[in-house]
Amino acid sequence: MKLYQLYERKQSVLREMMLQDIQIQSNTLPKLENHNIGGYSFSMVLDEKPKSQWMYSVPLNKIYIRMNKAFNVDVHFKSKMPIQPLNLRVFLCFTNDVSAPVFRCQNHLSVDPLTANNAKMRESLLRSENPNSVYCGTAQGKGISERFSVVVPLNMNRSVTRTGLTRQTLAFKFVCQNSCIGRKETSLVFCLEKACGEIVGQHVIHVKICTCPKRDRIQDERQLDSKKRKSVAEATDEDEPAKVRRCTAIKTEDTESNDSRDSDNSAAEWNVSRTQDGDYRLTITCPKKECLLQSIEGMIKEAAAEVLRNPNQENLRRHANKLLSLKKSAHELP
Amino acid sequence: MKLYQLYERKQSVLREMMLQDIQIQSNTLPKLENHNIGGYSFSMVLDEKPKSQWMYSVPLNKIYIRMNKAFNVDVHFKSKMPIQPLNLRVFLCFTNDVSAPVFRCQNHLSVDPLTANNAKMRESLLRSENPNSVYCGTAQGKGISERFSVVVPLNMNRSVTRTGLTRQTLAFKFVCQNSCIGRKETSLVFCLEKACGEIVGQHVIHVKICTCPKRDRIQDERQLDSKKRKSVAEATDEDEPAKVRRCTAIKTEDTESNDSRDSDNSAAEWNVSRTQDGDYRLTITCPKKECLLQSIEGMIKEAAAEVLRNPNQENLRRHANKLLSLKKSAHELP
DNA sequence: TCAGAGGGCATGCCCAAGAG
DNA sequence: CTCTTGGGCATGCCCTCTGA
Repeated sequence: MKLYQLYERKQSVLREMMLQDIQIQSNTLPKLENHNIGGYSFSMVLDEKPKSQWMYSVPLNKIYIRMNKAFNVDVHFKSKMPIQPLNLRVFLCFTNDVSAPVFRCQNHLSVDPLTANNAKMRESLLRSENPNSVYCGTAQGKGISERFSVVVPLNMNRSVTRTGLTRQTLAFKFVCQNSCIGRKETSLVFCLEKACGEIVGQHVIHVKICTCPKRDRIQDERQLDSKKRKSVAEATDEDEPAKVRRCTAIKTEDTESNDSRDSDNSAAEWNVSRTQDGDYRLTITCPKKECLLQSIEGMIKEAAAEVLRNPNQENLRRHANKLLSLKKSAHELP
Repeated sequence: MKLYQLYERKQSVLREMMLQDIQIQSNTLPKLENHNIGGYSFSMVLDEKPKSQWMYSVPLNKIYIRMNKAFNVDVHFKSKMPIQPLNLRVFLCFTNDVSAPVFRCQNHLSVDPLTANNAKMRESLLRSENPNSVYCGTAQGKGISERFSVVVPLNMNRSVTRTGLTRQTLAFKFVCQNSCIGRKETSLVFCLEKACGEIVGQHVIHVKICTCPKRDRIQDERQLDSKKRKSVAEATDEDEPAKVRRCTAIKTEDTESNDSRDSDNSAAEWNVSRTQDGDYRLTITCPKKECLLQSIEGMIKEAAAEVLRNPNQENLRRHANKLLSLKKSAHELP
């Protein structure tokens, strides 16, 4: 090894040590879990319009969507001082094998003409509809920063409110189906990143790209429901704590862990009343927004379970979607 | 138009006129019918071994085969004086659209590495397992001599008998499935050609390349059977000639037309007897081989219909296959 | 009249059971 | 114990029907 090579190597080792924290995050394999390590209250709401070409299953936390159809996500996060630009890195990975790269199939690649400056994008199964999106990674990459991903800059200036809460709507689409890539299950990972690459928040959504989103969603939900019923039945047969089991089952579905969340509910005020029209009204008052969000989250989970129990009742589904909108509104509160 | 162009055009018109007969045959779209224009008694037998990975449906004249598995055909033809080398040109085309070219799918192409001298073969969905096979045609070609095809030289010297009957076993396989090419039905066309390209005989076999040959064959045969039953029932409801209808239906399946076949049966001697073991024996005697072949053909059709009526009885299937072997032996008679 | 939805089919693929 | 076979599922796609 020549001298200058040794020198460069030493320099690079120093740099590596300095960047170690970031490297550990972004050069290791992705993990399919939600977190808010940076304390940015990173969260997202799937904005399923009535006429939209895709569906979101609340109980399964899963998008069902046709190829080449766009879906919207509302990204929320709290700005922190000093204000700095943040990016959203999004990539697809196999739910049961995060180390395997996700490629487009040759058949769809071949009908996507290669032009002067679309080489990177062309290889990406995930497409961002937002301007200024950058396609990163290589076919060999396994770590978060090396694998194929789309990085979308989040415009701080445009949508930040006085309270420091930022909200932005993004749109994505897929240009292959799950059947193209061996019918393996896939998940979409959203990483909130600082400009230096540090990951300060992560959110995961399961994805199925197929030709009959509705059919497949109903199928999956029915299956999940029968599993739940079965586990409940077994638990009841064996011994008492059926409810505990059930809760555990629900918990494992949702791996959310928000490090900056305050779980203290002691100061909450709860109230149910009857309106003059005969409707029922629930009022809750919390000292902290997080508490409110947590409550709504719980309502959503319950609604999701109800949807599962009665898959054909559209009004239950509407109820769940209303709760999602409520969550969105809550996020936007100052 | 410039002068030299006019000249070249004139020359080419002359050449074209001279080659017109051949051009008409080989540069027009293929037709999915059997013929023996050249009087070579061209015919073939599908030699389905007990352990073979493919199946031949007699009533449907259709091969069911897995991708990448080879099947055998025995080619028969009568040598004519003066003896000259003949070729067998084989190609696949869409049963319902003979003008459309048949390509391999990009997915399978991409796992078939391109080497120095396999470019033509790589693009061909049909592969010949025989030595000295030549891959012809272009992706744009529509006519018989221009589209993708494999030409196999028939070795006259090796297998010709004293009587002038030539028999040769060939093997082919497919490297894509029907599902790869839009799930459209396909047919395999065998053209017996003189060295100059003149087509002197043609034989067509329907092909389905799939993962479950047995299931799909049974499915297709069941469907054909129900169609026949229905048409028979309708005919019976309407008026008398049910049998005629049925025969017509069978006829339309088999488009064979042998120009050199002698249909005169007047000199045939028919005899049925009982052996000492109690078996029944049928003896037929004909002055001409063609007559014998024709009789066997009729028995095959009847057996095929019986297979259709009782799809699960393997002995009927064996019976049909025995008849096929009989046909093969008859072909080999001096 | 046309597009979206629902039902049904076609077909690759996986898994359990049986045979050599 | 491994290979084959049958059954069943997953999923793209087509056809028909109905509502705007």
